[in-house]
Amino acid sequence: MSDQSTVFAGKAHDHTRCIADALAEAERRCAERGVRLTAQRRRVLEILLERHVPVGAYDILARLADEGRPTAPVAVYRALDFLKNHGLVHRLASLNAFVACAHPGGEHGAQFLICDGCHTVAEIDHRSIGQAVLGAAAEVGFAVDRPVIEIGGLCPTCQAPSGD
Amino acid sequence: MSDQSTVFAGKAHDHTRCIADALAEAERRCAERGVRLTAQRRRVLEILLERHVPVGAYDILARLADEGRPTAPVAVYRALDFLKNHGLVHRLASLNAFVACAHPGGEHGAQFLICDGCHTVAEIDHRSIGQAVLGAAAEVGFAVDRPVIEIGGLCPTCQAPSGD
DNA sequence: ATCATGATGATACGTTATACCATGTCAATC
DNA sequence: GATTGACATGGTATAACGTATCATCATGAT
Repeated sequence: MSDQSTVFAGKAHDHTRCIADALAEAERRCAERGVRLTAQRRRVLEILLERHVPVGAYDILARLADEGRPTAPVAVYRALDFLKNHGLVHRLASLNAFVACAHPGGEHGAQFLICDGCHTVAEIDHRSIGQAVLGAAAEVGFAVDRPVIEIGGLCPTCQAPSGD
Repeated sequence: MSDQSTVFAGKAHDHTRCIADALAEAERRCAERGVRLTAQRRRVLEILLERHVPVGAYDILARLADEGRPTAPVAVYRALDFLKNHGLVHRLASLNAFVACAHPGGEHGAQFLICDGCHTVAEIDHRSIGQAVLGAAAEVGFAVDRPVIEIGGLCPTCQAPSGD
């Protein structure tokens, strides 16, 4: 299994590297699939990669405007759709917001741990959760297609009493 | 465990009874808590109880208007908030819609199987899913507070080939 | 150079949800 | 029975999120 134990160990992870790797992987996937990671799409992905925190479409919009690239909502949603279709970002239904994919390898299941304190999101792919869902569905003859698993709570840092 | 194997066995369940029981339970809970299940709140709950299908706030709004009770959005949201706070309805984040709670007993975990064909929603509370989520969270020191588990797919009926 | 395809621009609109302040209802008390 | 306080509702406006439609532009293949 991957380094899931470090998802919330913010200090331990080289985020500059994390971003560079993700962009390189995005380039690679797009090339492989014969689709174009245009400047606009790339910029949206970069904004999402800055932090492991979900960002709303209209926040992205505001960022682009600040950067002197006024953009219509529809353009942002188009970029997000593209990135989502190619497995580069995820939409969090419970927040109406988007996060860059943490491990854009092949298709993977994904569950999200969302900290209500610092808003950091950890993307995991935990076998036991996927299996439990499939098992429960199988019991009632339900064919799973689109699992949405988003767990709100507190990350280790935000659980620490503030003034201790 | 309860009759979870029948959640999708639409024919097998006496829905008139299902509604009556749910309303009685709602009355009971409100009395117990000293809060009021007013006509408006009750009507919203009844609309949600009609079918095991999620209904958008604005659909409820339209229903109320059709019935000659023109209502502002805010009133519907207030009723839904009340019902949600007292465990009588659930909000499905992935659909921006609401369903009546299928077993409004004490506090319970809940996972939803949402059929993309007929839109029927089965609410289950499957121990293995809850435990898998808690286990995965514990591995990274995450304190679960607000699990959102909404599984899209096809119910047994909608999996059957149509013209076979 | 032309052309087909896909990307972007621009305007408008639809849907979902909340902020704000005023008014109404009900039950307990005086 | 009038007063009061808590809760419920009404009404307007607006915020936040998302899509439809049609025109124009860029890119790569012929």
